[in-house]
Amino acid sequence: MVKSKSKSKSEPAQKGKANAVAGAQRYWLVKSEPSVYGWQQLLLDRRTCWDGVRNYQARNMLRSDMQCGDGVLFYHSNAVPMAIVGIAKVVRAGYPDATAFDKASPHHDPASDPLAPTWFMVDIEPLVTLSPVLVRERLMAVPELRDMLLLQRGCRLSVQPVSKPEWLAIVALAGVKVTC
DNA sequence: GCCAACGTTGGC
DNA sequence: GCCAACGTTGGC
Repeated sequence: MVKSKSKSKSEPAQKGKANAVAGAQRYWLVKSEPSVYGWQQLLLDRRTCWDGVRNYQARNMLRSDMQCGDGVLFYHSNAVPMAIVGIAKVVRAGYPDATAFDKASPHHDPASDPLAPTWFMVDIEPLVTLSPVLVRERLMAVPELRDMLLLQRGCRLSVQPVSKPEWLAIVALAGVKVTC
């Protein structure tokens, strides 16, 4: 993955996806390979645009569903350890991913029309660094997280919804107070 | 490094 | 529109 970030290109999967009724979805998880863009980098940057996602399902969430103030779990994939390492929040809702129009970008997509952009991103800011981090193995042992998307075999979505019970369980495990 | 699970591509 | 081949993700 890239700064998140998935690289694949494809065709529209769904449209008119049920947009969040107010307050319906407040929590998300993003995956990133720390060698590409890790939590430490986010701390240094203080804020980043979550660009480079090239998967339609993830795009739909970035474009329409993620709202300012929503909570975001930050997960390190393809890493040692694989873990949720921090909590961030959305500080800017979906807007076009300019890297798609940039020929020099590894995420350039000539098929994306600036007048009708295909790819979107949000901005996030770090809120809390988890210490210790919540390693995957531990998460898998938590009954409340049995159905969490992240922990399902073969789940490759780099942006995922997180249910409120899952969010609460994770925040409790982490022993942090977050207001999202 | 392996490979299962996906998503995408392209021939038909 | 089917589906086999291919490429990628990402846990193990």
